[in-house]
Amino acid sequence: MTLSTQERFDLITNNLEEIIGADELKMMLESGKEINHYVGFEISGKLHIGQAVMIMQKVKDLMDAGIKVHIFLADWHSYLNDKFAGDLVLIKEVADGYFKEIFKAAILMLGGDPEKLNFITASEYYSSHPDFWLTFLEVSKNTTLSRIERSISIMGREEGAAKDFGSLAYPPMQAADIFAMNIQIAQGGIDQRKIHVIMRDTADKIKTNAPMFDGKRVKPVAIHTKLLPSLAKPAIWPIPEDMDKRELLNKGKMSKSDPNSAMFMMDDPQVIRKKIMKGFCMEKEIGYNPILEWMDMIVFARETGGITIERPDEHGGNISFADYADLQTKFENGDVHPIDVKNYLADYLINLFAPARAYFEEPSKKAMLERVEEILEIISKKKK
RNA sequence: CCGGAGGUAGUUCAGUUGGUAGAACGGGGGACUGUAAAUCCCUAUGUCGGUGGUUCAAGUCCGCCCCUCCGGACCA
Repeated sequence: MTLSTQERFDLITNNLEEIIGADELKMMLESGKEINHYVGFEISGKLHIGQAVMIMQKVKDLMDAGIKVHIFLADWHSYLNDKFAGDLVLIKEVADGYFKEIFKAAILMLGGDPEKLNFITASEYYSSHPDFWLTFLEVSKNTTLSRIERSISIMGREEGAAKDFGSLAYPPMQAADIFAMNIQIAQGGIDQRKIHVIMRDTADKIKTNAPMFDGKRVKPVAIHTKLLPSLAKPAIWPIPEDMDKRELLNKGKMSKSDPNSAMFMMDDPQVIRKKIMKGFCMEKEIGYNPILEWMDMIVFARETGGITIERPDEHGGNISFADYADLQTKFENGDVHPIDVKNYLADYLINLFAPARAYFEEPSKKAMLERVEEILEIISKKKK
């Protein structure tokens, strides 16, 4: 089964929030040469649903499109961002074992081949490629402090919050990662946009590890997936007429640090159900409705043939939807109730995650999971 | 390095002349809705930055230390 260039392009770009450099991508696909992709992750104890589904589904699409995919384990970046209380030894331990397995589990549940995932650990890459640091300096030299500062909100910090100088090294590191590893497609959530733009802007100026493809200088392409909104009630409700819904969704993106707004791939089924049930969902309201957004971004993105919600006759019996627009119409009319949708979504996620949970039933993997829980326990005590 | 202002609940802060630590928001639980939200009840918060001292008694007074913010100084 060989795909046409157009089919490959469509696989890579479907369901994206945006692509920067579509022309470069087409050109590279035309060449038929191997294309390297990467997506970076800070090391954490859990994979949240945005990473597990939105990011990894795109990795699976890329895999299907014949792109060489890389998962970049950003251990030093995690240290800069105070993950695991800034304990590099613990970060490294988790990165080397458990964290790789959790990505294999994620790609497996999405129907991909774990063998096709290539892992690169930041610290190891840096020590074997010392010229990375010259690239890092070149990126730094070719951008400005104010752009770095503006790009830094991706680290999940509030603006104005105390930041150390090391955190400023983060964006140029991330840009330099892409050049040093000879990446043609850099993937991230739309929150990574500012850093990727810095990367693209400096791409022409880099001398060491200049981005080359097929003998030519080509700016790496940035692809950005959508962010799942928080299920909590928005800060402002009702929403004023003149407010940009997209801005609001962005503001309400899930935060890993707030356990109530985030859902994790390895959450117990009953926890998943509870989190969905707690979600803000106004009856007949389609203007701002995070539950419906999840249906769109998760369910309809995958179920292109439509879905059927099963429900007892007393609540109207089973009801089918051809696509998301159909769901919106019927929801707005009141043909389908929030609980119907929530039940469906909860079941859907529980089933979707089931293979990943099963993957960790295997004794050696279970031991890793328990060890990570132990580490997280140590960290929370350490913080106190 | 000097000066100023700070450090109290998850967050923003209040805390009288020293006398058992508070509010709001957020969190948790319940009522009401076929969900959630809104509304109404109920509820838990904590090494008061650390340490030594004065005192019957210290968040509060004193000494030392740590950290944050602002300004100044230094700039061969």
